[in-house]
Amino acid sequence: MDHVARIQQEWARERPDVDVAPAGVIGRLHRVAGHLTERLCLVYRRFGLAEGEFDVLATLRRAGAPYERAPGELAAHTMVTTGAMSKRIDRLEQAGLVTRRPSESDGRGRVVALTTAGLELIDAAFTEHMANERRLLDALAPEDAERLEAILTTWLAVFELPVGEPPT
Amino acid sequence: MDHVARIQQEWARERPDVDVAPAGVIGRLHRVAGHLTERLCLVYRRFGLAEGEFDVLATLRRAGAPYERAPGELAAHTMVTTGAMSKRIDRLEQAGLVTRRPSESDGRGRVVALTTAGLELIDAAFTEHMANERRLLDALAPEDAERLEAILTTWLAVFELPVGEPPT
DNA sequence: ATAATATAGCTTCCAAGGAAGATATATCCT
DNA sequence: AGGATATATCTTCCTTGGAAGCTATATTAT
Repeated sequence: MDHVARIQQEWARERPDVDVAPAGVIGRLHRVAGHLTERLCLVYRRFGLAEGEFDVLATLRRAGAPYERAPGELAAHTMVTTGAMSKRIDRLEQAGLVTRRPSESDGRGRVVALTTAGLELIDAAFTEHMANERRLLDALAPEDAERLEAILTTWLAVFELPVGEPPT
Repeated sequence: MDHVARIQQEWARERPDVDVAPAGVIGRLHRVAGHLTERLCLVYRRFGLAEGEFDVLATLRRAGAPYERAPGELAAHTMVTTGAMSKRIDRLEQAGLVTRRPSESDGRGRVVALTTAGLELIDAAFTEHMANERRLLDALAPEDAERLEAILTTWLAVFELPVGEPPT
């Protein structure tokens, strides 16, 4: 019996009037997510990065040469506010991993770009990161992993629009 | 195509040497978890609580009368440090929802207990919270929800010992 | 053309939690 | 019994991100 099952048991005793079955999914999902985050952060830290900083570098890297994005784009891609993104960029700029310059196409805007050092670092870090994710996922049987991906894809679609659709 | 699939596509173009399949699960799991947290926090806020504070009150409630626990126990149950727990208890004590007194059985320890107001609040909040979780989970077909729970249970066991087992 | 409204990105204030450290007590070893 | 070590809880310092606010620019409405 795991921790979540114990919790459900206790609620059944204390509040038998309440349906606590959903906690079996949502509680475990949050706990797994927390553990995964801990494990992922171990690799980030080996490259001197926090989770948020890794996200920024990775987003710039997968944008392809010249590895540039506007701060607002970066914020939208990584689910944080523009304020938090500004601070992440500050930190990465300070570390010499990105540069920031005014945008040519929008007088209000900025362009954030990977430096050579930033590109080298994220390439190495990403390789390790994905190996880490592979190890974590391999704790599941392949058919479980497949089914999990399918179910999560369905559930995620409840919260997010497909990419490329206009908002309704 | 969802955001995670787009990300995988971009990595396939930029780093075809790296296996990015695990991101299909881990990326989506984190995004779903983030969305669930947002939705859950809406209900907490209706009762004037933050996520951490709700967790503490709920843990005390399900302990059963007299709704008491030591701070260290609370910290272990809710996956935060004792420092963070101390501050949560501070906030709840300030709000008149819990009391803190020296422990009778350990001179170093404290006992945290629900007040009458705390008990009333968490009973109401928990009912709404579980209805919220039920609504969120009902976005999935029942057989998907069942399979998801089974898979998450398997995966969680990789990270956590069963309850009641001594550490090896 | 001009005014009203919206937006991009940064700054400041605030909140929450981690890490390190401090004090008092409990437990273990000799 | 006394000293060494471990533990419970709180406090302080630091980090990160959200919310609110600000300035400059862009877009929309008249």
